Formats: sequence, structure tokens, C-alpha cells
Amino acid sequence: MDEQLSDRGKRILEAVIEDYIATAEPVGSRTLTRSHGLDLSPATVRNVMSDLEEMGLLVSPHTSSGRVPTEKAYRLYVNSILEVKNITRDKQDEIRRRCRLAGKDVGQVLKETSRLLSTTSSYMGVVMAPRLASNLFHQIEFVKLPGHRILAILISQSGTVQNRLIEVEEDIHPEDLVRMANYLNEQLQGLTIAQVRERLLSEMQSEKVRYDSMMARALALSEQTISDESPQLFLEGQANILEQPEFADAGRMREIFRAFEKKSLLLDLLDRAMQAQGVQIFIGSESHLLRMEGMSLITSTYMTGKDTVGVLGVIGPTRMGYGRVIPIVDYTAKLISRLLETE
Amino acid sequence: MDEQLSDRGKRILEAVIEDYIATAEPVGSRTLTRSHGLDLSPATVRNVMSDLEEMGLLVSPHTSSGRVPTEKAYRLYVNSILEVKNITRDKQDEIRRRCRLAGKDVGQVLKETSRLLSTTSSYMGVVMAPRLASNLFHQIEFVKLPGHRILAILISQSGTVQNRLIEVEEDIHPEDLVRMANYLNEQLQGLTIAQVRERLLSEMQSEKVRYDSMMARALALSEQTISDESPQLFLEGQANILEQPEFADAGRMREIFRAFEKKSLLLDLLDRAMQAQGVQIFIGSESHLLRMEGMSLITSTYMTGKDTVGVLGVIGPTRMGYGRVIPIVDYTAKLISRLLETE
DNA sequence: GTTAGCACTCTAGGTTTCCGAGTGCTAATC
DNA sequence: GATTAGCACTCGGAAACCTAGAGTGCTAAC
Repeated sequence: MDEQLSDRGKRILEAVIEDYIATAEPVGSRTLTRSHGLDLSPATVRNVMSDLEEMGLLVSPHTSSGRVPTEKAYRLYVNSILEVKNITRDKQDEIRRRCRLAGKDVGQVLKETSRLLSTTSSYMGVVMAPRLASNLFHQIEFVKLPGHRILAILISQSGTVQNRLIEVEEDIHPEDLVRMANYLNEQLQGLTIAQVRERLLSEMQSEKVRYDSMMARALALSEQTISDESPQLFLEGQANILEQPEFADAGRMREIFRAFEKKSLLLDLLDRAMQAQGVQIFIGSESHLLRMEGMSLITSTYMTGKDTVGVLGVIGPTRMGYGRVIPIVDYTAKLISRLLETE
Repeated sequence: MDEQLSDRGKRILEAVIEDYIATAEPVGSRTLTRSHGLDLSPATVRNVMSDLEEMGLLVSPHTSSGRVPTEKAYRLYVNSILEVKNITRDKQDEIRRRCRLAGKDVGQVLKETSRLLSTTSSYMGVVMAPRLASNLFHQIEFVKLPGHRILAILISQSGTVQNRLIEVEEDIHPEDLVRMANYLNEQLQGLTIAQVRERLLSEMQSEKVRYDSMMARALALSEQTISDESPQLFLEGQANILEQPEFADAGRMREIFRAFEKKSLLLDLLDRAMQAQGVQIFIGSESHLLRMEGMSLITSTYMTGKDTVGVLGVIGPTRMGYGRVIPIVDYTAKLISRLLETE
């Protein structure tokens, strides 16, 4: 870190990383000079590589084998060497086309987006849907069902629907339900769902309501509808990961799949990615929330209007085609933002 | 097939299968006599096994190695040898407990059930949700959203909600929406969704409606809401399959995962399972809809009241603990039926 | 500073060997 | 006649061994 990295050092590191990304094999001085356009002798390259190893940017799996980039190297590469290519026209068209195709509800679009990310990157696609709480309230309805059950339906302005079945001890009169709904719809106009929730909770405390049991009930019902707050996650293309040679052995694979079965870990990580804006890159164990050695995550936030509402990205091996994937993630996020805006 | 299978033959076949299920290794005459309580010499067993091989019930991977049951053997075993144990009290309790836990909407319960099936069987759990069409109609609502969009919400008596976003060219007056909904709610009372659909389609043809453009519109809107007919599938515990030694190599695994990514194949198979009632067992390539060599599927249908509405089951290797898994599937299906009934 | 040369080191992959579990067959036994 | 013991034979898989190739570090020459 304290050592200065020469220009040539950078060039060689870049070559090593790119070679390793392409082949998944430790790369040696020989092959490097041959494949890349470095007009240096293997011996020179060897010296430089030796330096890079000292700096903790490369390691050799054993004496006398090529070298492999460390996470630190990837970090450096991503931050200050890699120049992100522009996304190709083709990819752009492909992404655009497939996003349009699924002009259905938000959930479906996002699921399709996740699949899209996975196929275009050939790794795994992941999309975290907007938190319900960030949506604008539009309407709430209560529907009486047979058997002391009430269906509460919460509709946001973007057209997402959250519904919840609630058991009640005694029947409530349908007209009362309508009255409740009307009252609430009036009160809650223009708020976000998060604000709605706050409002409900505070009203439930208020004196006025204490004596109006019907009202108390309405508030309780609505609160229950909203309370369910586990953000949706779309994770597609898991099979792609099986393609990667580094996960060829069954043990590793199992570990990875188990890890993804518990989505909570991934959610935490994505939550963190949402704090910052734009493209972010998590390399290997840097983010030791998810104990994902050997895996990297490229994310970008997306927004409706000017609010960041969700995050999407690609999960692949640390040995991932960053230059290729970053623009895909970036472009897709922007596209989704645009789609959501016009809605 | 034409040969008669002696009683002793059956006993030995059973032993072979059970041994193979336990160890995943070809089983030889020696080990068989030792581990199982057969008081026969290896030589005798060998003779019998040789007969079984002739009948196509066993094969040896190569000369001079133990033998492995064929699909035909599993079929025979399942049909006429295996006696299904009663489910243990413990399992019963476990299943019951976990089903209760998720007393939320039908979808959530079924998803949880799928997970439950996977963990208790230690294979993969699968649940096909009831087709929307089989539900009883309860109510339809139209909600106007900003930007020429209408949200149609279809509610069934069981409390499932199907919603659909519809773009319209020109705004429809909110009051008209209410009128439409009222009319439909009156007309469609007591029908199943499937019947509702038929009715809508026929009404759209009728003279009377031809001249009432508003009505025509209402019908069209509702029809769109219903038309989306891809039954939901919950598939959980894919990682469990990685545990199985027969899928240790990466190639097989990839194949399997790819196969499950396209859910349509599985859906076809489950659809077929729904034709018959109760527990059904598909062994390996018998069901060559899904090209699933080496995989078996145990299903059972579940119902609301007296109508079969869905199917659930367990997918595992052909070398699967049938005796253990069948009662789990059976019991779970019955439990789900009971849960849905009381709703 | 760069490169050629050299001795040395490992690993991956191919052979070889060898053990053990298994088989089929025949002849003896119950 | 069914069952079993005995025997010669087979084959796969693990262990041991070898080899070729790619790589390294170092030193000396350019």
C-alpha cells in the first residue's frame, strides 16, 4: 500500500487480472508476454510480478506456478486501473427489448429484470424490490370474507398491492368497513406508506380514538396490513454459477447455495449498497456480512423520480468480467429508473 | 415381467433396494447377508440376484461389482413390496407446528409448506398452488390510479387476491368504475373463477352488451384480470439435492438446476399428477416429460372441501427413502386440505 | 535496467501395481 | 433338489510412481 505502483506495474497487474479472468488459471510470466502485447521479456515480467507479490497484490498457490490476483488487487484494478467500456449497442437493445416485454406489474418487471441481468452477464442477477414503505399511499380497502375474516388491501400509487388476511372475533358490519376505509383514505392521502404507518400508530394513542372502538379497530387493521415488512428479493440464474470452474467441487457449491437460501444475509448487504448512490462493487470477503469468499457483487441503485427506492446487481465469482458487467448493471438500473418514473 | 417373483426373491430385492438407498453403493451378496437378517449364504443370494438380474430388476455397473436396482425394481418395490410406515408422532407434530406458524395468506402457507417438505424429507419440496380458476369468486374492484391506469383486483372467497394493472386510453370516471364493479359483483356471485370467465366471454358476445360500451369495457377489463393463468409453483430446498452423492459431479448438477429453472416442465408433470387422486409416485425416466434420469417424484393432491385443487410433493433421487417420504407427503397433503377447508 | 541462461520445484496427468469385493461355476452337503 | 463351500477369475479404485511442462529465482551478461 505504501509502495508506489509504477506505471508498468499497473499495466502488468492489469494483464494478469485480465488473463486470470479469462482462463481461471494461475498466470505465469511466459504466457503473459505471449498473449498480451507487452514487449518485455518473461524475466522482466517476473521481476515485476515478484514486486507485486510483495505488495500483496498477487499470490502464487505454490512455489513454481503462476500467480493469482488477491482481493486487494481486484480492488485496485476496479478503482484505478479498469476503464469501464461503454455498453455495446447490442446489449443495450437486448436489455431494452426484454424490459419492455414484461409490461406488467412492478413485481413481474423486476423479476424479469433479475433474469435479464443473469443472462446478459452470465452470472446471477439480483433485484431488491422497493420497500413497500417508500411507496405513496393511494387507497385502502376492507373486504369481508366468509368466516370472520377480513381482507385488507393496500394499494400504492405505483400500483403495487399488499393484502393481508385478518381474523376477527366478531363480525364487523360491511357498512362499517366502508366507513373505516373512507375515513382512512381521506386522512392518509398523499403520504408515503412509512408516514402512513407512523400516523396510524400515533392516532392509535390519541385520546379521541380511545373512545371510538370502531375507529380503533380500523386503525389496528390497517396497521397490521402494513406491518409486514420483508422486502422482496428476486434472485435468478443460480445455475450460471455452476458453470464457473472455481465452484466445480460439490462442497463449495453446496455452501454457496445454502448461503443464498437464507436471503437475509444478502438482504443486509444490498441494504448497505442502497446507502450509497450509483454503482458499487463488493469484492470477496471485503463485505464479510455474507461470508462469500470468492464471490463479488456489483450493484447499482435505482430510483423513482429522485428517491432511491431499490437496488439491483450481479453476483459472480471474484474472478468476474468487471469491465463487461459494470456497464450492464449501470445501464439496467438507469433503465429501470426510467421505467418506474413514467409510471 | 412374465416370470413369477418368488417370495424369497421379493425379500432379497427389498434388501438390495434398502441397502442401496442407505449407501448409494452397488450391493453385493456378501454385504447383504451380513447387514440384513437373511439367514442365507452369499452363494444362494448370488443365485437369486442373478435371477433378478435376468428379470431386469437389477444391473451390475460392471462384471464383478455389486448390483444396483433398476427403475423397474423401484416400481415393483413401491407397488407391491414396500409397506409404508406410519408417520412418526414427532414428524406429525413438527409438520403441524410449522404449518400453523405461518397463518398468513394462502401463498405464504404454501411456500412454507414447500420448505417444510424439503426439510423434513431432506430432499426438495414442491407445491403447486391452486389454480385461480378453481376458486370461488367473491368480489371484483376497480381502482383508478394516476396516469390512465386502472388496477383491477379480483378477490376469491379463500382470500387470494389477483390484481392486474391495465392501461386505458382515456380516463374512465370513478363512478363508472364503481357501477361496473357493482354490476359484476351481483352477476357473478357464487361462481367459480373459471365459470366467471366463461360467463364474461359469452356476455361479451351478447347483443345486449354490444350497445352498452361501458359494459363492454367492464367485461373486457375483468376478463383481462382473470386471463393471466400461470399456476404458481413453490420449489424449495434445492441445496438438499447437492447433498446426494449421485449428483456429486458438477455436470449432472448443472443439468438438474437448469431443468428446474424452466418450471414449465415440472408443471406439466404436476398437472398430470393432479389427474389422479391421492399419493402418486413417478420414478426416474418413467415420466419422460421431465428428462429426469435418476430423479423421482412423490406427490399427493390436496383439496378444499371435495374438490382437488392442487398438488404437492417431494423430488429426490430415485434412490430415495420412499418408506419414509411417502407418509410425509401424504400427511402434509391431508393437513393442508384440512387447513384450507376450515378457511 | 533488461534479458538470457540455468538449476530447481511443483503439479497435473498418465502408468503401473495391488488389494478387495464381487462374480459364476462346480462339487459337495443337507 | 435346494443350499452351500470352495475356487478361479475379473474388475475398479486407491496408492505409488514417473514424467513432462510450466513456472520460479538467481546470476551473469548485454
